[in-house]
Amino acid sequence: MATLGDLERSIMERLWQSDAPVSAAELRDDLEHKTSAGKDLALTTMLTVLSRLERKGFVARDRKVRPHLYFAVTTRADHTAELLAQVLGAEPDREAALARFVGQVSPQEADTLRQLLEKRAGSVGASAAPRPLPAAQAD
Amino acid sequence: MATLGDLERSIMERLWQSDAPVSAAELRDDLEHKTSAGKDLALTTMLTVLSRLERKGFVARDRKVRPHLYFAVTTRADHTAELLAQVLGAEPDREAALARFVGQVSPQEADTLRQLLEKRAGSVGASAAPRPLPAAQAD
DNA sequence: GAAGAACTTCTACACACCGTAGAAAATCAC
DNA sequence: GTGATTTTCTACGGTGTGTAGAAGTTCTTC
Repeated sequence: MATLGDLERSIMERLWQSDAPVSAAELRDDLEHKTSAGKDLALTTMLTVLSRLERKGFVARDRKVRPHLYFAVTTRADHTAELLAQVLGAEPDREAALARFVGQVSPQEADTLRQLLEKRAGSVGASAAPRPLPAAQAD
Repeated sequence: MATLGDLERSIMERLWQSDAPVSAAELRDDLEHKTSAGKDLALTTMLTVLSRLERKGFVARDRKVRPHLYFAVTTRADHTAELLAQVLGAEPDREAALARFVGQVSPQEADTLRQLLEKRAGSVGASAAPRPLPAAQAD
């Protein structure tokens, strides 16, 4: 997956925040982003970056309306999940990496993960589980 | 954390594979990396990239020996874990992202995660766990 | 349907990062 | 000290990103 520059990221951040499509002008007004000289960004700057984001597959736009309206193609959570999968996919020893990862997340996150994994169910079981779970309420 | 270019990544890959420090020449010979013209890379190319990796904090070197010997500062698994934490750290709604993530990993990985979380123990418990674990052998 | 306004695309530039390596400097062996 | 080995310095081309003006397109309104 392509990476994002600072301005690109700001824009995505804003687009992810609301699912209502927004125009380039609206976007520029919402963003804090100023040019190094402290001025607001030019509209064409927005449009250029939005085009690039479109080319990269991060945003799409409604071309039927006149000021084109832009929106994020995926949700932010999906994007993050993709990134996580990508990082993990490049790792030969996933178990080791996951072990380090699990060892460094907060207790709250650990709990969240436990619950999510439980909900997910579908345990393979065979892969050296310490013991076969007392009574997995698969439901 | 700084990102890695292709050559930089190849070098890190090699350094992560063995914990014995290696010289730039050794590195060049081990790597498949050829220049676009099919030739081996120049030694100075290796040295330049290794210096950049050093500046970025990815590698260190033993300067006491004459061909300097280079080695990775962290393990690969740690690096990946850091990346995972970084990606997750930038996400406002971690639970949602983790949910998507958990929903897309393989069953094997899900099992791995379950086991790791079990080993980790230290459940916070209060946060709406369906039930308080039968008899967590925390040992 | 022509003219002007609103909007988008095209083109461009500066800067940073990365692959690439020669020139110059430092260090070591003898 | 001189030559060989090794490292650092400097540099260049390609690419990605922030930035925006110029040029083109489309819409509205008379």
